[in-house]
Amino acid sequence: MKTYRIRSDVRQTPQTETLLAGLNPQQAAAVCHGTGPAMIIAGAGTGKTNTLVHRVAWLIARENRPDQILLLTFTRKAADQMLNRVAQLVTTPRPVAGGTFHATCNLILREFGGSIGYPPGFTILDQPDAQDRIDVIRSGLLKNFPKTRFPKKATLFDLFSTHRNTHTPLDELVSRDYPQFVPTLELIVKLFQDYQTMKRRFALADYDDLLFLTRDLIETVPSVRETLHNRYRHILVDEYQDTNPVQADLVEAIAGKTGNLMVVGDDAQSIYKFRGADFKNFLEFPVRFTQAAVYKLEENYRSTQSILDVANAVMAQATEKFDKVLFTRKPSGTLPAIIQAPDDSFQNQFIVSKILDLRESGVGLNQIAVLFRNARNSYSLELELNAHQIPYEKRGGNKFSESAHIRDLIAFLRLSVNPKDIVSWNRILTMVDGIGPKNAETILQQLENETDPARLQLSPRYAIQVKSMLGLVAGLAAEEPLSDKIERLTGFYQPLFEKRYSEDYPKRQKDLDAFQAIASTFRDTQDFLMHLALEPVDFSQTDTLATTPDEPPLILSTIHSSKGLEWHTVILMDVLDGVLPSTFSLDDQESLDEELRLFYVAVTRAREELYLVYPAVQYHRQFNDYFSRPSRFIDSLPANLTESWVLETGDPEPPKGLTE
DNA sequence: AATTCGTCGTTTTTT
DNA sequence: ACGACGAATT
Ligand SMILES: Nc1ncnc2c1ncn2[C@@H]1O[C@H](COP(=O)(O)OP(=O)(O)OP(=O)(O)O)[C@@H](O)[C@H]1O
Repeated sequence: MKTYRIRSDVRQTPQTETLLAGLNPQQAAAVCHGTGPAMIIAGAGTGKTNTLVHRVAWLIARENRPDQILLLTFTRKAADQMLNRVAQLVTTPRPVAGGTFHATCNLILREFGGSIGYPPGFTILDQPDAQDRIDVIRSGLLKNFPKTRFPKKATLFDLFSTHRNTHTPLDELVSRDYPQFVPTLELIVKLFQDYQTMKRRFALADYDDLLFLTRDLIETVPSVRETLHNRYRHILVDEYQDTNPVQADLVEAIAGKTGNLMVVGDDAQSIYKFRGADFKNFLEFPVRFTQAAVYKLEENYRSTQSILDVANAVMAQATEKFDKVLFTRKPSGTLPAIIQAPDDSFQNQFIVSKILDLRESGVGLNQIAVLFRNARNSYSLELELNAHQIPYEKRGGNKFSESAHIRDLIAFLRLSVNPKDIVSWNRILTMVDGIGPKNAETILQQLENETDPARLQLSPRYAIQVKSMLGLVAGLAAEEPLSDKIERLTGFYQPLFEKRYSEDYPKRQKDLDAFQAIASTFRDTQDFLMHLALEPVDFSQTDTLATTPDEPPLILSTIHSSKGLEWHTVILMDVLDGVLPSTFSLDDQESLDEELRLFYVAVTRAREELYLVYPAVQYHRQFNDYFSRPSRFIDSLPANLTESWVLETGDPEPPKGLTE
């Protein structure tokens, strides 16, 4: 008797059939793609992520091991969503590999970084860390050139990052974006080199390094490339239009020119130009991977036709045309509304009022999102929401783990892991009264050779405090549960904290508790610190953590962070010229197009209802000017696609005599 | 001489 | 409301 095994590319398990049942023919074709590179290009809401997720399930049904499938995307929110949707569709014994590019590179680098001189315990610098290190070098260099006008640490950081991500030489960047600093170009270049050297010497990696080091590692060490290539038999990338050159190199380095690489994207949703992403890279995927199969999806399953009509009209304004028209078989729905409120306060009142209406009519708060261009646009709305006790989660903007008081705590923990961390020493020592940068340096110099705190030469003004601080740091290094450490740390920190933030420490107090709550989910200090660096916690997530609200919260989000997600109702606020499009984009067409794509992303997040709101006037301190024109993007929408709402109020007219 | 205090200009978006 | 830099202050 002879056994004949049916070829795996012929056999259809019942599982596979049910998998494909819910998909349209184009989606199913992409899901069943054979081997080699493939590209799915399609508009918003056409089920790109859905297809990708089904592809994963299909691969698993065809006996690929889940940990041999690597799923990548750029933003954390999109990565979470993608992995969750996989988990909902298939239960796997092991998780599918993947997440953000940065998180994945972090793991690869810890495993193989040794071959390029990075030990497994290297430290990740988040943005403020990186800037602080740059600042240390900056002060050192500037000592020799006092009174020179020189870029600030944040500017330098941006320059360096843009330089690396866009492959633009520093001199070109400086003369284009900061011509006033051309005379100091030499120093800037020197600073950059010193910064790069310093990171390598102390085993530090900033966000960009995670990507660049990993790419270099894979490209230069054949055995690593081989291992990863065999480990990840299938690589799938979502939101590929947001991929910048390093990321593209990286996936190619692992998959190879003919590997099983499936990329999914929408050129019309490319919104990360500022960090080197270019939708043209996506469109040219078939040029780079000549064997790539190209799949297109056309039917939108998310939004009503009325919303899509607006989305199509938005993209029609683009100067570089995107050849795509969205359609759906969903009912046309209600017309998207454009609301002019007299001022900020009325805008907030309208939004809160609308949210309460929706909630009463049965739409859950978590099915509603308020979106905006800049994270700070929502500050006053947040006050209004608090006043009405509407729970919300804010995404984007200031990070919890980047606020000053949390960084204070982090500095202590850092030192318990790495007592040589000069930047953290500086931070904690200067918290003591009477110690500034100079005294801190003197103390640090003594600490280099003297391990016994009792023998340190300290001014009596602060000797006691410094000694107890040293005692605390030493104690934190001991074997002890992390939560006990945090307890002692916050106990020590409390008086310093009240002094340092004397005006507003009560407001910050709850963050200290939240810090403890987050820490309690970790066992190891190093793990905890790594997590904080890699996944900076959004501020309001900590509220939900501390108080478990009875109701899933409303979402407030920057448009950037809303990518890939969807809600029943989307309220887009501050749709003003100068906000969206941003003032900084007004003089060049490419930037304006990018702002238009942002607007398109915002609009296409909505399933049923869409509201575009703006105040008639809004003061902007930074420009010392009033914005009073609705966004040019809504101005040029055909009138029949939207409905204009007038707010009923018995209140006085908005202030007169303001600039147009 | 070092620290702190006050004022001026500045400010997108993410990892 | 925030950071950097210059002036008063201990
Ligand atoms: N074949 C289908 N039948 C019914 N609903 C579908 C189908 N494909 C996708 N959907 C639904 O359409 C919505 C959008 O899908 P998905 O998020 O995958 O789109 P997307 O193209 O990735 O969107 P974006 O461009 O915004 O990232 C989801 O609610 C999804 O469940």
